[in-house]
Amino acid sequence: MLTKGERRNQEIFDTAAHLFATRGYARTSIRDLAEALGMQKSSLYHYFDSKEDLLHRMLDQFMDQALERIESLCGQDLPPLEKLAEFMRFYTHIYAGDRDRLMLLVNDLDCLTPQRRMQVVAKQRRYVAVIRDILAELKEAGLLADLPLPVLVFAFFGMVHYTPKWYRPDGPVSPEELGEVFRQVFCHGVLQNGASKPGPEGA
Amino acid sequence: MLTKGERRNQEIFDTAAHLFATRGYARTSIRDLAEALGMQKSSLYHYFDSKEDLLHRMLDQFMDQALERIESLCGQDLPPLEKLAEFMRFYTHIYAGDRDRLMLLVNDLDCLTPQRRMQVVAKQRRYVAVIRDILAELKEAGLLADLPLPVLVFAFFGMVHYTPKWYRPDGPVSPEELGEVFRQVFCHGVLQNGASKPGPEGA
DNA sequence: GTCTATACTTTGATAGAC
DNA sequence: GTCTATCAAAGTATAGAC
Repeated sequence: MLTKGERRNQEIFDTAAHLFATRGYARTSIRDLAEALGMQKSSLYHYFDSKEDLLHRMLDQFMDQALERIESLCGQDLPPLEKLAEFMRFYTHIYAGDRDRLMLLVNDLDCLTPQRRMQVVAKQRRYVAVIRDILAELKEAGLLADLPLPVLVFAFFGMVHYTPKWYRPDGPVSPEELGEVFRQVFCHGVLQNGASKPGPEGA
Repeated sequence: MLTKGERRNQEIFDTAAHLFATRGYARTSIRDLAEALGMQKSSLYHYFDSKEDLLHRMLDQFMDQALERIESLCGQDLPPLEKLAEFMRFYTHIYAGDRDRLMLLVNDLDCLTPQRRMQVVAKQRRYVAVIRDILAELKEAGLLADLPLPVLVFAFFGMVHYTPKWYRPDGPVSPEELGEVFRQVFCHGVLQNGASKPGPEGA
């Protein structure tokens, strides 16, 4: 249960995320945000120290939430092939459902000062490491096609991180379906012929 | 052969593209650009009408160049499978070699007014149509996996358009290699098992 | 926690001489 | 084609009353 103050705080952050994602962080002024919330711009400084501090808090919180879910999922002791599939479905699902904040992460990370940016990047690296490790494990087992590993990692992130530019969760493809399509394309794409298997259906 | 004036013009546009790509269009001022070029900001307005006009000219010219190459390539009468492979290698190669302008296209298209933006988007749609038609042709022939076509199109664009965030042409992977990896991942990923074939090597 | 009022900086753009 | 000088607008942020 959130207190009244926490709800207001959340409302401000959500509105800011939406505005920043829609019009871009740099082109959205504090005045724009205040207007959207129906309050004075000076009042906003009660909730954050500066515009950049606001952006930083949003991104940092976003990374924490995503990381918690991803790392808990990957702590499970699954065969690497299933782990890969789970990671991709899960990752896509998280991000497809959080369009505003993914947009911020992809577009406006560079608006942070080096120190604040590094703090976020350090957390990003943790889930880059997750998928890199999974792929390395598959390579070890001879299941992976002979392709440069970093390129494969970024091919996947490219697919997912580009989604906010075109994808709408309320369109014909649900976030779950999207994750499944990405899984299928990527798994078939990077695994040795025959190593990828269909989903839980069949026999 | 370029005249002296044309060279100066090109120098200004190239410098602007690099600055905008590196620091973002919105956060790069006309003053920044003037300083980078060693001239006064007012002098720049001899070469364009406004900052937005500058951005628009860069993007529009970029699209024209890319389109010319892509459409000429796809006018050739090739089997759809080879056309797909050629498109992907070619598209990746063009964009991997033109990092600054791809970055602008992906990040800053929304900084244009609706009219100017639509002019660029209309050209974008032409090569979206190219790959959509190729995939539709493959589906018709029963070579494509049963997956939603628009998602496949954007999966590919996602891979390529994300490259400026991480890829360096002078790193261990050449633009040609990158195109080849993307081709392989995507073809294996979206084609029915066995439909994708290796490159020109082999018996 | 929200307001009014304001300080200070940077921005895009123009006028007009050379 | 480049310069000096300048403007009006918009930006972030702060001070201090309630």
